[in-house]
Amino acid sequence: MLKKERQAYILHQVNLHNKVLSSSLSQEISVSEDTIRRDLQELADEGKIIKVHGGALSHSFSQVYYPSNNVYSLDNKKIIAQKAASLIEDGMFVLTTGGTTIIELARALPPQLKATFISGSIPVVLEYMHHPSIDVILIGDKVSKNSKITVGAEAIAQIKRIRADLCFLGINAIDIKNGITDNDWDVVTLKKAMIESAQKVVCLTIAEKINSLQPIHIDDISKIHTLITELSPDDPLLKPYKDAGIEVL
Amino acid sequence: MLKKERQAYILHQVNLHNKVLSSSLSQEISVSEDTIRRDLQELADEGKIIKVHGGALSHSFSQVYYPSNNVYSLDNKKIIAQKAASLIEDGMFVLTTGGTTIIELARALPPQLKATFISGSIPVVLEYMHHPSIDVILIGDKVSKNSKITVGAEAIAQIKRIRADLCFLGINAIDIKNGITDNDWDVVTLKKAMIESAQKVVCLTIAEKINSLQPIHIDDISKIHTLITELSPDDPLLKPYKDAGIEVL
DNA sequence: ACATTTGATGCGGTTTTGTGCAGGAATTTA
DNA sequence: TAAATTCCTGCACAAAACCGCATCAAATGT
Repeated sequence: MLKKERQAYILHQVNLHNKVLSSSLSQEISVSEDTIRRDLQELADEGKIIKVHGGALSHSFSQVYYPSNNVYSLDNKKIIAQKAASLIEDGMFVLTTGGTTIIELARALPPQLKATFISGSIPVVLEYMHHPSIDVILIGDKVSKNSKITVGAEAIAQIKRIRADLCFLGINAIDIKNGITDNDWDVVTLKKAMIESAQKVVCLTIAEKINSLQPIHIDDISKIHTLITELSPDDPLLKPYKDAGIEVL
Repeated sequence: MLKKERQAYILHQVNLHNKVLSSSLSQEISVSEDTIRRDLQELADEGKIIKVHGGALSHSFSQVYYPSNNVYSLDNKKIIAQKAASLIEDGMFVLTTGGTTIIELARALPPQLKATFISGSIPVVLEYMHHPSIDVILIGDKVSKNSKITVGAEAIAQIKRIRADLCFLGINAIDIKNGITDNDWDVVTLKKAMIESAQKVVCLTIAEKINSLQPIHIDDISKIHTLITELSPDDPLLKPYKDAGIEVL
């Protein structure tokens, strides 16, 4: 069998089944695994397939891009994400909501981190999947089209079964008197459940949302352990929260 | 034998078999391999064949096996998706797997359709979310990074709680004797559960995967109610499946 | 008619390519 | 952490390609 012929066969198999194993290909074509691996390498160099440990994957399958343009206050969110990422340690279970801030957090995770992330937000989970070593648990239920998260009793029940070490909430409004508030009933219910299921609650928000108010109450600030903004912890805007016993980063 | 004559013969052989070897040609025509090689070189320079180490290939060969678009057999999948979409009626509960064929199905859904779709595949759910009027239920559990679907006992349990009207399976291999087979244990388990939870099981596949085999058994042919390919239902390739009592579209 | 040119072919030696194998590094899995 | 795969690197060997050259035959020119 000619080399080109063989490579064509391999490419065909990859496109057909989305995945091939070096070992089975080597048996099918009756050549050594070394040869198969060299073929896969060449095809990968040409961009026709994606080579992975043990075989290869079709390119069309893992080809989803997530442009990060158009995100409001992106740079500030990157700062927040950095601070938040530093709280996560190997082996932790981390609950997260959705939102662009949390997506930035997902991108800021150090590559060697080994932890388990739980979320009901589809864009966030997509971002987690790019990470090489973390485990991802997706909360299932009815999908809310505008917020792109799963909501409902089943989602709540799944969250309640979890005892997470950390909970990162991307929040929409916070003030000393009313605590954290939001404008979507389903989202509020979910966030409440997450707060209950985590040992430590970390709120992420850009400074703009500090001391603002939304219609629906989620929880008092007494439930919050840590507050992260893009500001320095010494910023006077944050002093009241410090005084209320919240760790400010 | 004249040079022109020889080259005509070679060209004929290439077009006939899609492949020739310098060594065998040299024997057939009783000339040295050098001469054959020079002939191949000339034909290749004229663009009539593709010269490779050891012989030559016909041009149609590389056309067949190196499709330019990213999603393999995209047009065929659109045809399949159209046929599948016609089975869905308002108010139905529809279970679906993942895969590019199912994504095409999601895109082919008529805009005014009001039904509920259930899936554990993240790319598929993303596609469903673009639809204006359908409800989407996401199966939650641990996310498998390469297949981009949720897998595990919790996912199975969620599927078991559902009584769906229809189940669309994008399948990787099917044959009369072994039924439907696949190459990923978690995926197999999920598909099994989906088959059990649906009143009607519809398999979607491009014709190329008909009569092929993968390592892990999902279920027998008898569990399938409908088989959809891009071919006409009268195609002889599909006759055995019709004879086995499967509706073929 | 004879010499010269031109093109095609085969041959020997060298270079390149393709393949398998061994051993150690790296990665995955239990 | 240990065991098992898989990967990578260098090496060896065979097959194929390449290069230059000699030969031969047909075509061409004088």
